[in-house]
Amino acid sequence: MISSLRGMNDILEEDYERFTYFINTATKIAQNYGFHFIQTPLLEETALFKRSVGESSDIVSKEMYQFIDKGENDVCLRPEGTAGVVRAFIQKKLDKAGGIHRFFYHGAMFRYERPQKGRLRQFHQFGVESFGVESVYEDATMIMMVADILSACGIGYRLQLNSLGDLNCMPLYRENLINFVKNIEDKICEDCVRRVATNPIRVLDCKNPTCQELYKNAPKLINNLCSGCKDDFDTLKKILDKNGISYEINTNLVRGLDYYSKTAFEFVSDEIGSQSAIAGGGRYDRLIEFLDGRPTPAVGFAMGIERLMELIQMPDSKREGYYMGAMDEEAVDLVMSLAQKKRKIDKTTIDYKAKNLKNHLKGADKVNARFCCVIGTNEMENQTIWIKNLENKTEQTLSIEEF
RNA sequence: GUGGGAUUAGCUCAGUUGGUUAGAGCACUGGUUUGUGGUGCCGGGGGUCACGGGUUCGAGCCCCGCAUCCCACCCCA
Repeated sequence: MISSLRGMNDILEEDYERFTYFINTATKIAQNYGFHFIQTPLLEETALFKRSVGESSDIVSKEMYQFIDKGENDVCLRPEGTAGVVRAFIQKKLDKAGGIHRFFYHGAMFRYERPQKGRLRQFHQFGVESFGVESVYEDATMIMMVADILSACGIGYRLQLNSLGDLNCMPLYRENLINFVKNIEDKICEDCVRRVATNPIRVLDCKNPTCQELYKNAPKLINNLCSGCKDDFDTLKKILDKNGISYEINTNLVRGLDYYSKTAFEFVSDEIGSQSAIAGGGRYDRLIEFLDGRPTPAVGFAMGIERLMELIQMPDSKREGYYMGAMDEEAVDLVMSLAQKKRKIDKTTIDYKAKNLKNHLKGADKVNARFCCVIGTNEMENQTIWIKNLENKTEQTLSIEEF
């Protein structure tokens, strides 16, 4: 038997219902916020992710599905969604057009990781990107949109907030932190030594208690923001307060992708194990120019759909459509053609086998139909059809023309 | 990539110190003396015990390997 590749799941039946329900709910909300759908390819030039996500990041350095295609192009399956959207934005010259452009997307992403709960090799994200808005109000809007989507799906969460600073304050802070850590390099864990070289700010959320103790006196970015970043961060907090969004400041919150600056946020759930981040995002004002576009402020987020799946509260399914069956072998053809007509206007399922009424009612109940429609010998004689509404239990007999 | 746990019917799981023909509930399916469901009663089908080796007179059970899932780390949505 051939089975699916490791970390790659089929989505069907109940899972598909939940998946679709989430996409539909999130789509509606994104549209209410004035965002438009964008679809970009699953396959992109590898250089796109090296330059955006960052070569030092784990995603690019060891998790990409990368290969040389038949035209000898270095390509890879997208490991995240933002880079492709930004590439499309620049390629369509929307950066030069100016103005505000707001997009949402959803689709499969690929990372060659070791799978566990809430972490797959092919997984799905719903994401949003906004281009051309410098105001921190847009950052707040992003956060409120995530909150809306999660609430609409009945999902509980905690919101964590941080500011990563910008070109004025981040590099300076980074140097300070590196110096601080270098001084105690012989005492910190192996992972942290590696982090200093790759993504120094990551050392701050090391889980090793010894390291945590040592970092207590480390400089904090939140206290070293330049005035512009500090003002924006204060404004953001004020907006969230006014709109009843509660949050916690997590000075150790770092986005794993290189392109983020200023606002960084993460929505976490305490109910799905260690892969607890269900949505994450922030501002990335520098990314468009990294990818050769005209400098354009941008902010966005992404949600991991598989991680949300088991948290989604689905509304009770309602009875819908028709179930049709024959109680007499000779009525089957008539049922078939009536059902074909009904299908033009509503969901209709047929049982091809002649059965007694009780079995048809059972069948109708099983497919959750609203109406059970049956033709037996009596109905054949009178050219009628018997219909029972399974919700309010009322019954009627209609002529075949009326049906 | 590192460490640990698990794997028996479609699903959730029992399975005694290694000993006849591997069980249950749910699901599926048929019937219920013949026109009223979701909730009665009776029956039926369904397992290479993940896979490959080994030990043994004999393995679902013990040993080795391997795959997948789960947990923690790493990383991230």
